[in-house]
Amino acid sequence: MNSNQLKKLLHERSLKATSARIELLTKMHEFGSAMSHTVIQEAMEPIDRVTLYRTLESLREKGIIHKTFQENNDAFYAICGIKCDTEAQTHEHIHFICNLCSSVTCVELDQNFSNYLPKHQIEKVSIHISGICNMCA
Amino acid sequence: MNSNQLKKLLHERSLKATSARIELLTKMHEFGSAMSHTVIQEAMEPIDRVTLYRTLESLREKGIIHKTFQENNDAFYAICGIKCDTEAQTHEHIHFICNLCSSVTCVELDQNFSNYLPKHQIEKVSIHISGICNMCA
DNA sequence: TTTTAAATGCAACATTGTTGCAATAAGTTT
DNA sequence: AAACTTATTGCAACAATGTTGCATTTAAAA
Repeated sequence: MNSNQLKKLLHERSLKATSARIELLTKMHEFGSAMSHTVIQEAMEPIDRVTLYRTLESLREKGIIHKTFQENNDAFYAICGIKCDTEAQTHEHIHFICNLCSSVTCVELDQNFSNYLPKHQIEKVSIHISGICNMCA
Repeated sequence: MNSNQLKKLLHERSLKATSARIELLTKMHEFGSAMSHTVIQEAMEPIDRVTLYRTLESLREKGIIHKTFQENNDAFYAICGIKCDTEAQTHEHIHFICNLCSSVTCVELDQNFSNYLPKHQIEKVSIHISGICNMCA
């Protein structure tokens, strides 16, 4: 995804195409899988800590990225797939973490868990699978 | 598990049976499912923050409790050997965390994810769902 | 180019987690 | 039961992580 496509995407979600957002999304695209907050901060040009928190939050609010999971007090973020919508992140994601190469694969899951949890209001689902990925196997 | 049984368990793992450890394990037993650090702190008699961190860590090191997952910057702990033991389980189960009362519900899941991840070797599956539980709804 | 509203950077603060050390308590020995 | 030994506790101080208010700057609309 090039800079113009990113600008268009941000525009569609009524976010200004600021350099911090463009850079963050570009870096995440290049990286190819979920990145931790720490890794993101190190990968970015020097940026104010607060701005980074707010950048991540604004993109998350608009469904462009999502918080996948937290490991060792470090939150992981990934770019949402096509199915992600702006409304609420009620769609289900599988995050597969390879124990060998540490890559994170994000798979959309077409599965409803409400029958397992009668009368519960489901707001967020996260499925965290670890093992060995197809490349490493 | 009564106080004497807990003392014996701690002894076996070469840990002193201090009041903090006895109280923590008793509270976790009573609670019946995974508790977050915050909930533990609130449930305990006033205890120094540092002591609680170190109590949790010592019990975890010796395999008496384990850290199950992290949600909203809050780590959840469960007593090993009960149903929430993620290490030993053979089939997948769901952890439902209520955003209102912080209770954790464990539900067994009869579902295979391998078709979503072709050629991946699945070693560990954890499913975390958050929302509002049947009691709070 | 001017306008205007969102986004940024800074400072200050709040919360969460860690380390060193003296005081205390658990468990052992006499 | 008292003295001993060592793990554990509590405190203070620190480090890291996350949040808020506000003046300044920037994106993009007029």
